[in-house]
Amino acid sequence: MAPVKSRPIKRQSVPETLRESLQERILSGEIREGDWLIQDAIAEEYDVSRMPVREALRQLEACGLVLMRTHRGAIVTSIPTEQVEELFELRAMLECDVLRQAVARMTERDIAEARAVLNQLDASYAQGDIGSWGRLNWAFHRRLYEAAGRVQTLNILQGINLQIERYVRLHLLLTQGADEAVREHHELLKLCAARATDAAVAHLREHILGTRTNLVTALRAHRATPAA
Amino acid sequence: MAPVKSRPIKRQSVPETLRESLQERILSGEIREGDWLIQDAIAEEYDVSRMPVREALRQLEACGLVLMRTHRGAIVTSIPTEQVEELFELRAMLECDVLRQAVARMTERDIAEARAVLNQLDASYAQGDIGSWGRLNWAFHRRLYEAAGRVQTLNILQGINLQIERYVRLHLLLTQGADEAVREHHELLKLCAARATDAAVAHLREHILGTRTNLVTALRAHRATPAA
DNA sequence: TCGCGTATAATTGGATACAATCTACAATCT
DNA sequence: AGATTGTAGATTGTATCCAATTATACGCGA
Repeated sequence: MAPVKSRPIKRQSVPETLRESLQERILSGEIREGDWLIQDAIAEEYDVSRMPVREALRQLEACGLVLMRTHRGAIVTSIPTEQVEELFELRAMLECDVLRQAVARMTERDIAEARAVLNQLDASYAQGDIGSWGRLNWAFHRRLYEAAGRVQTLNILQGINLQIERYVRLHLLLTQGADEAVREHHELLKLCAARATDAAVAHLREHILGTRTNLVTALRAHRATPAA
Repeated sequence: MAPVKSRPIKRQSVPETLRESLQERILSGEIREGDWLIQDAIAEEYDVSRMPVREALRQLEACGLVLMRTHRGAIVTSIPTEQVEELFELRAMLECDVLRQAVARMTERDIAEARAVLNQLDASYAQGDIGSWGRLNWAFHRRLYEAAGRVQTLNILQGINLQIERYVRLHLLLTQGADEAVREHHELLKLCAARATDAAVAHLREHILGTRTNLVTALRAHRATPAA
C-alpha cells in the first residue's frame, strides 16, 4: 500500500511532458515562427532519444503549431494576419452561441468557480505573468461556457485558443497592459450572474471583436517592421 | 526541361500511407468504435515495424479518431449521439456563415467546378460507392465555400467532417439512399449560381439540420439495438 | 464460491543502429 | 557565365532490441 507519501501532484503551470515543454516554448515566442525543429538537437537538449521527440512533434502538428514534411523536418507555423483575424471572428461566433446556451443553465456554483478563475486571472495580470495570463484567460472563458454542455464546441474553441495564444501574448508584450480586457471580464461575469443573456452575449461579442481589432492592428505594425 | 515523362500521379481514392489506410478502415466501419488497435498486429499486417504504426496512431489521435493512453494502447473513439448532433449544428452555423461570404465572391469558374464535383458525387451515388460519396460530399460543400477565402473556417469544417463521416456513411448504409440530399445539393448550387444569397443560406441550413435530424434518429435506433 | 495476491504473459514506451532522402556546394560541360 | 551533375554532409524514416507497465490467469485462503 501507499505509505504516508505525499501525492505526486502535477504542478499545473510547469510543462511536464516533452510536448508541453515545446508547446510552451513556441507559445512564449522563445521558438519563433519559421524556426526549424531539428529532432537530433531537441533530443540531445532534453536528453532523450529522437523517438519521443517525434511523437511530440506529431502532436504539435496536430495542434497546428508545427508543420512536418517528410524527410524535410518540422517548422514552426505562422498564421497570416488575416487568418488571425478570422480566428477571432470564429471565436465571436462560436463563443456567443455557446454562451447563450450556457447562461440559461448556469448554477451558482458555475458563477462562483468562474469568479475564482477570474481572481487568479487578475492576480497573474497584476504580476505580469503573461504565460499564466494566457492560460487563465482561456480557462475563464471556458468555465463560463461549460454549463452549456457543448463538448465539441469547446474542443474546437480550445484549438482556436491554442492557435491565437501566441499572438495574444505578443499583444500583451507589445502594448504593455490590457486593463480594458480585465474590466470587460468582470462586467461579463456580472451580466451572466444577473442572467442578462442578451446583454452578456452582446458584451462578449464586443469583447472578442474589440480584442481582435486591437490585436490585429498591433500585429500588422509588428510584422511590418523589418526585424524589431 | 521536363521530357515526355508521365507525371507520378497519386491516385486519389486509394490510401497510400499507413495513416490513410487505417483512417479509411475506421471511416468505413471495418474497424469499429471501441476496437483496440494493437501495434504489433497492425505492424505484421502491413509488414512494417511498429514505429510507422505508432506514428500513424498518433496522427489518428490528432484527428480524434482514436484515443491513446499510455501503456494501454489505442482505442477507436466513439462519439455520443448528442455530440454528433452538436457537430451538425456546428456545421450549420459555420457553413451558413461561410457560404454567405462565399456567394458574393463566387466566379463562374467556382460555380462550374462545384458543378463538376457534384456530377462526380451523383455518379458515385448512382454506383452506390459510399466511400467516394462521403469524400465527394465534403468536396462539393468545400468547393462552394472556397471563394470566401476563409482558410481557418474550412480547416475546422474539414475536421468536423472527418468526425461525422463515419456516421454519414453508416446512415447511408442503414437508410439505403439519400435522394433528398441529392436534390438539395442541386438546388443549393442553383441558388448560388443565381446569387440568391439568403435563399441559398436558408436552404443550406435546412439541408444540414435536416440531415442531422434524420441521421441522429437512425443512429439512436441503431445504437439502441443490442448488437444488430 | 468469492475475493485477493502473486506470477506470468501481452503490450507499449524508449534507445540505438542503419537505410533512405534531401540540401548544399563544388566540379564539369555547353 | 550559366546550367547541370556528382558527391559529401546533414537530417529524417524505419527496424530491432530492451525496459517499463499493464492485463490476465492461477492458486490460496476465508
